[in-house]
Amino acid sequence: MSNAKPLPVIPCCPPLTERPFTAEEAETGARMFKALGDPVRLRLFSAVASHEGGEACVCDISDVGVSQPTVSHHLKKLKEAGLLTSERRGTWVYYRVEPSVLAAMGSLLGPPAPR
Amino acid sequence: MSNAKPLPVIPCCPPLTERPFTAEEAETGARMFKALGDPVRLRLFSAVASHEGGEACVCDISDVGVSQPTVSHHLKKLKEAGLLTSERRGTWVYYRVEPSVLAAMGSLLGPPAPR
DNA sequence: TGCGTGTTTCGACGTTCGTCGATGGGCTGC
DNA sequence: GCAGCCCATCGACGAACGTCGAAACACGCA
Repeated sequence: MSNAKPLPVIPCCPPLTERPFTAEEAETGARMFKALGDPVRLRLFSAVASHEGGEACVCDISDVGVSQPTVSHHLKKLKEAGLLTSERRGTWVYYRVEPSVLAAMGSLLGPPAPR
Repeated sequence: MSNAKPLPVIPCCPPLTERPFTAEEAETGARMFKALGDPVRLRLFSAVASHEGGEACVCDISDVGVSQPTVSHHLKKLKEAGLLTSERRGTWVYYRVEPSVLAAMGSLLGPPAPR
């Protein structure tokens, strides 16, 4: 896995309720939503996101009811979508949530985050 | 089909970063994400959400580069996912964003920070 | 009543997706 | 070096998806 595909993903779109999305914005935004649009991937992402420090070893989250090749396949999809990053540390591979992702999706849905 | 499917959709899940999703929560949540995981649907949803009063006639938003049957098909999918509701007013059919949806997805992504 | 317009449904096609078993590559420890 | 574990890739299969044209339905108006 020397280098996967970085994918320019996340500097995404305006809030959904601001303006109708252009074709380009929709293409980019839909990639993120589609990545989370599978139950297994959503569970994996949630497992990583809720794990200590926002990162988790594959062995800790692979109990989602599908075979391990399938888990690896979905993690790859999440990585390609720019939602996760992976890092090998010795024997194990750790997946980590890209922090900007949640912020981007949050601002996409809600108001400009008055906060 | 006379009766659409109401679908129990939106009283969805805890924040993604709180706890690993259960299979059931993931199934429910993924339905929403999957519905927005298509560029055409995302554009349609954004068009409705950003329209005056949160509702729009089909004729106002059907300019997304696909045929009208396809537009109707995607709107039906969004309705089945519980993201939109439809109402016929005379000749035209108006689609409206289910308000709880954005709140649910916002709380799903962001911190508890309700508002 | 009948026509025209707006919207949905139907049937079909090619493509993409999710899943698996088998295999390969990397690292640790004996 | 060799055995063993963890993870990724490969190849294949069935199912679901997105798209279209044609046809059907719903409504308003003359």
